[in-house]
Formats: sequence, structure tokens, C-alpha cells
Amino acid sequence: MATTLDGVARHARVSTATVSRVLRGANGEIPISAATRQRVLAAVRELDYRPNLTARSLARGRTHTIGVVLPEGAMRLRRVYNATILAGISDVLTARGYALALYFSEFGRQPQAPGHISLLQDGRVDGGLIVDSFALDDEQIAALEREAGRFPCVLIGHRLPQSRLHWVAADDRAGAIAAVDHLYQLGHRRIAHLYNRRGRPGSERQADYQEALAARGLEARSDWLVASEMASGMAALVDRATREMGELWTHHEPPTALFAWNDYAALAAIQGLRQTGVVVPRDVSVVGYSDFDVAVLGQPPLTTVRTPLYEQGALAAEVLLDTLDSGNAQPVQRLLPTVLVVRESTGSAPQPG
Amino acid sequence: MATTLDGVARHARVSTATVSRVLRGANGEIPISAATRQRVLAAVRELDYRPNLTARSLARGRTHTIGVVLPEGAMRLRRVYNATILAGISDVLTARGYALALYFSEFGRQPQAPGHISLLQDGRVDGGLIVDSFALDDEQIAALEREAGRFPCVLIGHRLPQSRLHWVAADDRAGAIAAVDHLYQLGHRRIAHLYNRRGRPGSERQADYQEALAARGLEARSDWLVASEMASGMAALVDRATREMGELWTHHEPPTALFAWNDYAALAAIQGLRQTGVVVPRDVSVVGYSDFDVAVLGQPPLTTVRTPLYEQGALAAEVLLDTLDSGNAQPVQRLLPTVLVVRESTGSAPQPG
DNA sequence: GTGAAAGCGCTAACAA
DNA sequence: TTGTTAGCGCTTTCAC
Repeated sequence: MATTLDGVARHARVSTATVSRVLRGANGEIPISAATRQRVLAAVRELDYRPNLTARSLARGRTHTIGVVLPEGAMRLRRVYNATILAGISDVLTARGYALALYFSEFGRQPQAPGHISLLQDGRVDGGLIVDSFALDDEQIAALEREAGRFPCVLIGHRLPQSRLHWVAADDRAGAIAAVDHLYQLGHRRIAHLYNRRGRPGSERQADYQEALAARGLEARSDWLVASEMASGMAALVDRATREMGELWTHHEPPTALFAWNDYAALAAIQGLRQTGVVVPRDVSVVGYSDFDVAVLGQPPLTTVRTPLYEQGALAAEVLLDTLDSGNAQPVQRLLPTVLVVRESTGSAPQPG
Repeated sequence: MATTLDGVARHARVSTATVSRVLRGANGEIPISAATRQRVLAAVRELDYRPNLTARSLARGRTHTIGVVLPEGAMRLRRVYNATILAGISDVLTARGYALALYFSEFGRQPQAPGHISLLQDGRVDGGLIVDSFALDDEQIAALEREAGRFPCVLIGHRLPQSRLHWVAADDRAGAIAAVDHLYQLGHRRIAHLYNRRGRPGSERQADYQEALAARGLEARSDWLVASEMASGMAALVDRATREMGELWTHHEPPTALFAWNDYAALAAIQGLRQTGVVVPRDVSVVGYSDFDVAVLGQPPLTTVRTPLYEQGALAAEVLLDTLDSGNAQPVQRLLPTVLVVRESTGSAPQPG
């Protein structure tokens, strides 16, 4: 149907090999006579020839395509978190001439197929970028390490220092410390935490929060630990927050500050607090996490910790492509800095009494 | 390196053809003796064989991959609009066993390559889903129509009744009418509009707004038409809205209601109005568009028009795969219903005087 | 039921 | 500088 190499060769009265050479050596690398080149190029134009990339991939043994594994369930794409990482990835891939194939971790759920890995080993991609690295179990990690030479991949957002795999992540520990310190300096000593019930990112954040409290010698009371999740939608998040905040603040010794695992949770909490009659930041300070677009839309605009999501995606892609180009197997493991963004949802701790 | 069909064949002492048959006819379609099947399956398991999908694509002439074209610039992925459509697409593709390749409209910007089309004609995908159909010029549309038999694609979000291409879109005209009617019934007669300066979706919405006003016999004053765009980020959006709203409401004859082209613009406007001392919905009612997650986080929660974004993506994917399976070329053009969601940002028009 | 062989469209030695 | 020839790994007639 479509024009093939052979068609062009025939038309230009040369061999397919020559056409192939002309097409590759646009930069004068390969020795081709000017006349032939003209003839071939003319044929290409006339026939509107486009190389079949599938065939090329097979012949070259390189697909020039990168597989990106996102968390189970496509709706997760709606989370700014994933979308922003993906944006970083795709900008780099595009700039370096790679195509992007999207996978979801549930995809390969056949009995014998260990999820992520089978996805990435169907010969359709040269390497993998795993945004959903929290979902990897030990066996899968081991498999990825084993295959690292043949099939490089980079984990995103998940600190895995004990592994030999590439990974890039945000320095969330520093982020949590910055948030807690900020509150501390405003005089807050009783700091509650909204954690993500689902998914390890939330619980890692929780560990970071506890470490940050400990660093300041503050108490981490379990009744100041409140579950929160976005899985059932924003309206549910707000409802739940309203209930939780009501409970927390009728508690005999309520906190004076709240550190949330992400901006949405923080904004929902603020909605909830308002219902309870608590005013932010007069009565309680709230710090979010991520500095999503919505932070600035909050009432009041949200103090939060900006995390390098786009940058994580971009760097991971760079690392992967570099590995692919150089064959270098030295694991690259990078922690990217976070930054505290102070807006209006935090203020001095209310005087006790 | 990796096990190939040949390896399995050798191991099972059969021909590659037989292995191929066993692998395809899992459902007992193809006549294979039970013994052979067992032997082959065992070999597959032992060698941990995974078919090379690139080779399969080449041999079969079908890649089982769909290309999705998103608006130029990967950061657009962060817009819930695009992400939600993409979620709908990928759920369907996944469910039906198709892979997804992501393209951005800027990708193929070589001199001779007409953007969208060349992207989709590199033999790597079986069909195209074009989210960024507004970017298509007439020539590209003509080309897509010409190729429709060989290379089917579906446009998303863009009404194109005069074309023979498949498309699915939201019934935004009805949405605009619903929004305006809602305001009208609350007594509003002076309704301003925040439109998207960039991109045709915004200007289509603007046309819809004007039609909706006309349907009610209301005046569409040009000084009630305010530009707004998200391109430069949320903070800029809010700043700009603050300025614009200030101006609009010191105007000698300010509107009593505002219909925004999307929820973010609406929320930013509410922020701006607050700065100006205007209270929503007491002094002015605001209607957003899309019913994004943030709508419910607004202060007050936003009245808005819910649009079927996920559904558009899902339906477009269904239509495409059906076309691919059936070879049917009847153009499918579907308008999906929108629904008004009344929350707390709208109320009765203030008494004049 | 099963195998031999041609071929999908392109690339890359190796010759010439 | 160019052509010939073998593949890349899988599928699919066509014989047996």
C-alpha cells in the first residue's frame, strides 16, 4: 500500500541499500555521489515515502522508543503529580528524538507475567521509566537489576539507595524538615499530619514528617495522625476532611498546625476547618506539599513545599538515554532539592491558654 | 540475547511455525495435538520466552498500537482537560489489548513533514486519536480524510460536522446555554464572559456564550468580554484576573454574573473579585466550565458545567478500534451531553439600584 | 497436525 | 561509491 524502500530504489534506479544510506547520512557522513543523492531524494519526495519505523526497529535492534510505566489505573493521569512527571519525560524524549509508549502497571496482569517487567520486555521499547516504582516488589526489583545491562530503566520518585538501579527522586525528607521548621519558627509545637492512606508515597512522607519532628524534639502523637486519600474523588476528600477536622479540633488538646501530604489534602482540610469554625491561619496554620497549581487558588493561598516533579521526569529521561547511548552501567541515583514556598496559610502560633 | 521463537522451537523439537500456532491459538482455534502443545508451552515457560512484538507487528502488518496526539508542549498534560481525555483513551486501549504511543503536535516539525500526519504514518501505529484537533489546518484535515481508509483516526473535542472524519466532542453549545439559562433564571441579565485568549476551544466557547445570550435575548457587550489564559501559569492567571476584575467592577455598569471558559479561570476570577471587595455570590454570580476536581475546593464551591472528558476519550478509542476491526468507514460523529452542576457560587441577582 | 520456505520493510556486512 | 546478500523475529501460505 504505502511506498516502501524498494519502491524508492526502483524509482531512482539504485539499490535499496543506497536509498537506506542516503536516508541515514543526511549529514554527509556516508560517501554518496551528489548525483545519486539528488536522484534518491527526488524519488523520496515524489513518492512521498516514509520509512516504516517498525521495520527499521527490527533491523536495527533499537526501537527508539521508551516505555513509561504509570500507576495502575489511567485516571491517575489526572493527578498533577503523574502528569507533571510525564511532561518532563516527554519533553526530553521528544527533544532527543525518542518516541514514548505509555503503560499502566495493571496492564500485564497475566498469571505468569510479573507486571512491570513483562510490559517492558516485549521488544517494543529500548528502556523503561517507572513512575510507579512503589508498586514494585522485591522480586521485580531483582529482575530489573538482573536485566539492567540489556534493558536499562530508571525509577522515579522512589528512593532506593540499597539498589543498583538508577533512580531519581525529590528530597522529601528535606522538604518535610523545611515545613516543620517553618512551623516551628512560627512558634508551633503541636503539629498534626495528614497522610496518604493509600500508596507508599504517603507513608514515606509520614516517616519524613516523624523524622522532622524528632529533629526538633517535638512529639509525634498518634492522634494527630490523620488518614486522607484522594482515591474516591475530591468531593469525598472534602467531606472526609470536614469530619476529621471537626473531630481533631474538638479534641481536648488540638494541634496548632497541620502538615498535609499534598496540596489537595491541605485545601480540603482548610475547607473542613472552615466548617468547624476554625480560621486559617489565625487559629491554625496549614502547610501543603507539592506546590500544585491549585495552591495559589486556595483561600488563603497555601504555604507549601515545591517539589521538582517535572525535573524528576526530565532527569530520569536524560539518565536513561545517556545510559542507552553510552552503555554505561554506573547507577545514577539523584535526590533533587525541594523548596518551601511561604504564602498565607501559615502564621504565628496562637498564644496558649 | 533474549529467547526467540527459534529457541523455543529447538527446545521443544518442533518448527517455529508450530510454536507460533500454539502461541496464537490459546483458545483451541488452531488444530494442534495436545502433546505438542504441552511441549511447546513447557519450553516457553522454561526459557521465559516473550514474543518480540516489533517482529510480530512487521509480520502481521498490524502494530496493535494507537497513536495519541496531544497539544503542542508536554506541559499541557498537566491540564486536567487533556489528562482526563487521555485517561479515557488509555482505559479503553488497555482493556482491548492495545498499546498507546504518545505524540505531541510539535514533534514532527521537520520542513517537509506535515505535523500530525507524518507522526501517525511512520508505521508504528494502526490509527490515531487526535486530542489536538484544533491545530489541524485544512490541508491536514484533507490529508486525513484521504488516508482514512488506510489509516483511520478520530478527532476529539472538536466539532467538525462538514467533514467525513470521525469525531467526538462535548455538546458545549448546550453547556453554555445551560449556564446562561441558570443565571437568567436567577434574575441575571448582565452576564460577562471570561474567554480563553489562546486556542480555539476558548473562542468556540465564546461563540457558544454569544449564542446562548442571543437565545435569551440578552445583550453581548464587548466590554463584558474579558480575555484570560492559563499559558503563563496559575499565579499569573490570578494576578491578571485581579486586575481585570477590578477594572470590570469599577466600570460604570458592571455585570452581575460571570461565565468563565473554565473552572480555573472562574476560581482565579473569584480570587480577583475578593480583592476588589466583591462578594460571590452575593454581589456577583460565577459559573465555571468543566467541573474539574478543584471546583469543589473553591470558596465558595463552584457552580459549573460538567463536561464528559473521560467519556470523549473512551468513546473515541472505541470508535477507532471498532473501525479498525470492522473496516467500516462510515464516519461516526457524536456530541456528548454536558450537565450543569449547581453549587454555591451562583445566587439571585442583586436588586438593581 | 506439522514443517519448509517465503516474506513483512529495513539495515549492514561484505564484495565489487 | 554502489550493489548483493543475509538477516532482524515472527507469521503464514502451501505442501506433506
